[in-house]
Amino acid sequence: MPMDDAQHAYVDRVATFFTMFGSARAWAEILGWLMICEPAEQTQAQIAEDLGLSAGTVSTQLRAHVQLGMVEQVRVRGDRTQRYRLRSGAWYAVMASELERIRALGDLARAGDGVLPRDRPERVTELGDLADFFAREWPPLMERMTAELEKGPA
Amino acid sequence: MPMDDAQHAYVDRVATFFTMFGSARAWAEILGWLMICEPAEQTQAQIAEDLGLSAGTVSTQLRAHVQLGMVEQVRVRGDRTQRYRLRSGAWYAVMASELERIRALGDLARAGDGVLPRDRPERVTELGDLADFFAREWPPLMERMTAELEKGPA
DNA sequence: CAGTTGTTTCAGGCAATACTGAAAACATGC
DNA sequence: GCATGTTTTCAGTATTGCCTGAAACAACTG
Repeated sequence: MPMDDAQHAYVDRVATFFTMFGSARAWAEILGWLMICEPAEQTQAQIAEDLGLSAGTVSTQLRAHVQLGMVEQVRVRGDRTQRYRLRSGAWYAVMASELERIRALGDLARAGDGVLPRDRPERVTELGDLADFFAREWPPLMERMTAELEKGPA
Repeated sequence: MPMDDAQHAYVDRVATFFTMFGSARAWAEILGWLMICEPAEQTQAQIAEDLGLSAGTVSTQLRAHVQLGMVEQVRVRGDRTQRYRLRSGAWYAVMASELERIRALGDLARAGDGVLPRDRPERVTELGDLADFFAREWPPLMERMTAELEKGPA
């Protein structure tokens, strides 16, 4: 189903938002379209057609979405074409994965132990304290999140 | 004070980390150096010299840091040269400012009300629920953070 | 097994951005 | 105010990364 004007406007809004944070335009447009397209499952060819992107771009950016865990592929028996759709709980999964980045920040801070400045060492240690705090707080926060929104992740 | 090998290695580690998320190399190097340089206050000329960057690059990227609230300038009376240093509580401030981005995500979800798909509308509504949840949880979390790490923000 | 359709890969063009170097603008102390 | 050193601005250059289009590859159908 091709896009109507309102849908096009929304895809553009989503794309503008995410490109602001450094995402590729095509990546963001695909995300926006997969949020509102009907049906939720789409083939690469449909996406390319609807968004006016080349097949290669769709293949590449869609793979990026799959690897990030936002999108999953659906096999339909007796049909050769792969379908792609936004994963249920995709947004929650992104938040849950933040814990990894928090840990990476903690590692970064600890790596600074050998070069701790005499003058205002908190420039480095504050980062470590921050990472520790979030590493502790994040898991219970995620539990509350899934409990409260209880749509079940995957 | 010029960098020794260990310091150079750390600046490089910090720079590698942040460029991975799309930051400019110079921006990230300046951040890393301001975390460990001695003394904490540095002039633009010193930073350019120590990192091997041009004066123009330092001016531009340093301004970006100031606008983001990570770096502040210090006036020293009787000295014409401006000094720059990492703000106390800079890392906490970054986390506190996340609330704005959460709200922006909520707006993005609500903007999708007009194009809500019949098939699996939760693709859009989940994002709104998520944003609402974090908008509620974030302020008390920030309070706990500042209380627990109590170095005082600014 | 050949034909058809869908997907991936990759070289090349293109646009966006970072960085440099130099000149203009600015601020401060004398 | 003038001189001096600092900071900003900006045109030009280099680099990066996105996107395309075509060709190779894979999978199903008749």
